Formats: sequence, C-alpha cells, structure tokens
Amino acid sequence: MPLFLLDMVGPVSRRIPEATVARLPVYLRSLVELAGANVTTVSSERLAERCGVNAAKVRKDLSHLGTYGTRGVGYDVDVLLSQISRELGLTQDWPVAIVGLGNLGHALANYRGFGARGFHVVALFDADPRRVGERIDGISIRPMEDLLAVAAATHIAIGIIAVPAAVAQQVADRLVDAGVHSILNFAPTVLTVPARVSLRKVDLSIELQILSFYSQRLADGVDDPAHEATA
Amino acid sequence: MPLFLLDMVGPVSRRIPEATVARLPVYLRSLVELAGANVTTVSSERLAERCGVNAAKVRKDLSHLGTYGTRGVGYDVDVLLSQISRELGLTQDWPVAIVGLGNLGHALANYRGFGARGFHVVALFDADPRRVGERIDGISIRPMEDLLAVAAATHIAIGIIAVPAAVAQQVADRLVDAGVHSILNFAPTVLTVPARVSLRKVDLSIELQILSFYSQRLADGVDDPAHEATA
DNA sequence: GTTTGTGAACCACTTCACAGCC
DNA sequence: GGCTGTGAAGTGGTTCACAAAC
Repeated sequence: MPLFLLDMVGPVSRRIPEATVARLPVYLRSLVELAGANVTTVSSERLAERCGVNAAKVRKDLSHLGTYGTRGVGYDVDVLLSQISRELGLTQDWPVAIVGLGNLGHALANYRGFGARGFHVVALFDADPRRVGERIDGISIRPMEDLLAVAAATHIAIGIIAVPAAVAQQVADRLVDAGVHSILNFAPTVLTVPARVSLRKVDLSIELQILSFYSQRLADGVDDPAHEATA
Repeated sequence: MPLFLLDMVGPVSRRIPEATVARLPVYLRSLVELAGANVTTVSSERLAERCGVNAAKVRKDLSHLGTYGTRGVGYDVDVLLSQISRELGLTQDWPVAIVGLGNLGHALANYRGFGARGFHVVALFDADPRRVGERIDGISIRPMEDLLAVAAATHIAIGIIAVPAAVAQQVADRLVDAGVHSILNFAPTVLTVPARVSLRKVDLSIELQILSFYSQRLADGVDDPAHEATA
C-alpha cells in the first residue's frame, strides 16, 4: 500500500489490545475533566497518575491509536479526547434496552450519565405483567413479547440483562435473536452467546468473593502483592 | 520442612494467581448448582463447559488449591465445593457497609444473596440528612459522621461505595480511616487507597464504552477475535 | 531539559500435550 | 479407556530504558 494512503485508512483499522481498550474509557474520563478545567496539554506521567496506571502503559496504549503526542511537551487534551472518543465509537449513538426492572433494573434505568456519551435507553422490558406499563424516566415498560418488534423498529445495539439468574440465558437468547450484538449481563450466571456477540458481565457476588479472598489473606498475614480492580 | 508437616500448613499458604482467584467464585457457583442437583462428581471438562472456560484452565486453577481430583474419575463436588469456599474465606462472616443510598445503593441494600455466602450488610450511611433514619430491610441509614463509631463497634470488613464520583475519594479515605480493608467502588472515578487495602471497581459506563468499541469494529467489519467479560 | 514512541526484556497467564494414576 | 496434574511451549501484556524530537 502506498504510504500516502495511510491516513485514509485511519486508526480504526489498527489492532488494539483488549487490555488497552479497557483502559481507554478511563483516560477519556480524565481528559474530559482536564478539558473542563481548561487544561490544554497533559503528559503521560500526569495522565497516568490521574488514572492510577504507570506512564509507560499510557504511552504504549496511546501509541496504538496513532501518534498524537509531542515530544518534550505531551498530549493535546482536546485532540486526544476526540481521538479516543472516535476510537471507542462514542461519536455515534447506541440505543440501549434494559431487560428486567427489579431493584437493579430500576436503578440502571434512572442512571444519569447514560446519555452523556452516546448511550440512550430506548426500551425497557419485563416479564412481570404487573410491571408492564409503568413509566421510568418517560419510557414505559413493555412485555418481553414486544422485544422482537421493538428491536425491528429501533435498532437496539446494546442489551442490559438485569433479570434473575434462572432466566438470564433465555433473555440473552432472545436478545441475540432480536439482532442485539452487545450484551451487558448483571445476572449472576454464565451466559453463552454466539462468537460474533460481545458479552461483558458485572457480578456483585464474584467481586465480593474476590475481596473476601484477599481479606482472609491479609488476616492470615500472607504478604500478597497489591491487586487492583479489573472490572 | 519435613514432608509430614505439609498438610498442617494447608492450602492457605500457597500463592494463587490473581486470574485464578477471579475464577474460583464462578466454579463455586457451578458446584453449588451441581450439589443441589445431587451430582457427586464432575470432570474438568464438564465444569469448564458450565463455566465458559476451557478444561486445561480448570485443572490448572484447581491444582493451585491442592490435589483434590481423582484421575480417571474427576472431582468430588462436595470436597471441591468446601475447599473453594475455604480458600475464598467464605466460611467466615464478612460485615459489609454500604455508603450512599441513591438508586443504586438502595438496589444493593435490597439485594438478596448477600447473606447467602457470608456477607452481611450491617450498616448503611448517607450524607443526605433527608435519607438518614430511613430503614431498608431492617437497617436504618446513618449519617456519615457515625462511620468511625460504627466501624469501631462492628468491625466492618468491606465497604461498598455508591456515592457520586465527586465525593467518592473522600468516602474511600473515611472508610480506610475506619479500618476497612476491602472496598468495592461503584462510583465512576479512579480511587487511591493504601497498598494494604483491596480495591475493586464496577463501572457501568466503562463497560458500555468497551461494548461500544467492539460494536463499532463489528459494524466496520474488522474481524476481531471474540472477547469475553473480565469483571 | 523534557517527554514521546518503541524495541527488548520481562512477567503472568493460557494452552498444549502427555506421563501417571484410576 | 478416562481423566487428572503438570512441565513445556505459546501468547498477551507490562515495564524498562533509551534514542529521537521538541
């Protein structure tokens, strides 16, 4: 490929390590804060400190996006901010559906900050007829049966599962059938989805049990190295 | 050390990789289900399938706890279950405090399944005087100022932070001052704690942004390898 | 002098593949 | 014949350390 075509390909085609992808949102958040405080330039050292990682990692991570820093100076906050936003796909809108509106589902549906960066809750579903029809933040809860029809009408990109573990897999299957290709699972169970579907999980009891492990170690005086959240 | 003393040291002194620790709760959950279904024996193959990992990983993970399998047969469900429970420190009780009782805090406070495995919510705190005094599931919300006194009375092991990002660090500092050595952070911000304190995080918007990244890739037709939740 | 970008070394974890035991 | 436990090989990610650029 001729060199002069390289910038037409753009950063989207680079292979970015998974570990880096997981840190980009953290950098982004910090950059938004810096921009809000009218800081125009930031060094890898300073950004690293704010994000709780080390400077070499920041530089390596950012180098995967392209060459946006200036030696002797640092990174331009606005440039970096928009590059990371673009890389994460936050310049477009992602319609989100929440399935299951118990305590957690309600909390999620009310969560401010969805809208902040391209995520919009467009539909709520619950199997319990007593909950159907209730409105949360202007959106009414629909019966599970409507999922396919709604997905057809408004292309749902991300499905959030907040139902009991026992029915989580069947909800996941329905979401996949409805064409959803990203799922965030809050139910405490292992889900299986086709390889093309992205799946991430948030599991309170697993987190607690991990903390329990290290608490016990601490109590027993085992000198474990510090460990940090992965989430 | 003479060989005959080895079993007195017990599995607690082995060095267990962090990645393994994060999977033990998943194995445990599956084993509890198997035990409930009166299954007495399980192979690494079968357990792996149920947990969404591969069999070699299960064997390697379990080998870190000791030699609890039988060649040609598999693992005894009950034995393995109790070994993992012990390793994770679930045979003892861990008093939990929740700080911040907005939507999410409420949902967490009402979460059944805390009690199931050694975790007990013993105290709730909120800075908002209008919320103080409210009772959730039999426990009344106390003002932040009571934290030190309550921590002194009931040894709080785990603190859950469910406050706005802006005040999360100061809440973390207070928890640490109160002697809490494990923190689970739901606030969307990076926290800094002393090395001896265990810190894990759950961050909804980071999860969504990671999903967004892969959604965009998918839309752009980049053939990324499948990726799974880390949490 | 300062700070990036990056090969090279290092480390942790995963997977393979098979000997050893049932 | 079946399945575990584990060295050895492979992979992905982190950290070092320094030349290049400002």
